[in-house]
Amino acid sequence: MNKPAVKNNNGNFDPVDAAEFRSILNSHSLKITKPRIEIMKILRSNHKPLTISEISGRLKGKKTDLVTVYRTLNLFEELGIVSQIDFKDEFKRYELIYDRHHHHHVVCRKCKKVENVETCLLDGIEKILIKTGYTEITHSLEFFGICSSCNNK
Amino acid sequence: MNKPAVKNNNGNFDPVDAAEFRSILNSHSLKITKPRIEIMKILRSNHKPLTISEISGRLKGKKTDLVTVYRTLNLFEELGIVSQIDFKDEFKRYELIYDRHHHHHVVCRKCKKVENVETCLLDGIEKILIKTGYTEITHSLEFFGICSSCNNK
DNA sequence: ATGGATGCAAATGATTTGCATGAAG
DNA sequence: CTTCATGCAAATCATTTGCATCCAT
Repeated sequence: MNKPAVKNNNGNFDPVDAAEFRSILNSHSLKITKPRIEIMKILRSNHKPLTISEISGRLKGKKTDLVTVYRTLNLFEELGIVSQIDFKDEFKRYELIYDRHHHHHVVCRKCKKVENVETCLLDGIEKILIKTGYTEITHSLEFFGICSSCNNK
Repeated sequence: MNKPAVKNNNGNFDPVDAAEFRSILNSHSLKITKPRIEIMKILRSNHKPLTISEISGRLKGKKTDLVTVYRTLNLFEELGIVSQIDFKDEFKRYELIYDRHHHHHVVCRKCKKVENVETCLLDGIEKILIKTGYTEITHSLEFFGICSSCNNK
């Protein structure tokens, strides 16, 4: 996926992404439903990993059951649409998978602020793994620290 | 697995580590108990992150309650003795923290085999973060892929 | 002696499952 | 109209907590 991570401000899909989303679901005889579309929009309009309850809280109208949110994220994960991110607290977080190779995260251990870290240094390591015989390589990388504003208090 | 009672090199502390372990606990007015020592030995004689139930299963005699294992690992984490590792399945894993900067892991998505990855490339990224004002930086890095033996089946 | 540690039982909280109803193709 | 998705209630499973007892210092 080499699509620019451009989104418009209301969280809607651009036509290309909408088509791709539909075709993934279609190819698995899965249905395009309101909860799935809404959750996809929420993921797409946020550039940090979100917990289940954050996603649930952002659903307008609040009519969507928590269970549906769980089921939808599990489904998206199986379909390769989202990736699960671990910040070493009690919550699982999810983000769109095409961001995975573009940035990682720094999490302040005090205020929990999340910032992105841009890097391509890992390509070297992946090449080594390929030589070892690994295929379909992915990785997950998170940094933790105390941010400058917490340090200044 | 092997569980010789007292004499096995494999699970025993060398004098230095034993002293360090004791002094960490002492400095917090914590007690040096059999479960804590046993769990420390298990962590020390394994070079991969272990789940709670793996640790529990390796405790000889099986007299130690699961609750104690949980409490001990949480304590060790607070004390900075172990680090929690996430392999994107349902289990938390723990490993001794002084391994953290020496290697990371590749996990085969099929057979779940764990291998180590040696690298220092991340030092560059940490330096950038330090310039941004972060302190006390740590990171967690895991790779996932399909290993060569799984690929050959 | 005494404060911390353990074991057991019970509670908690996130996530999952069963089933009847509702909506998408 | 057929299949898959949703909501609700109830179940599950890992992890935590309360409390009486036990043990290291």
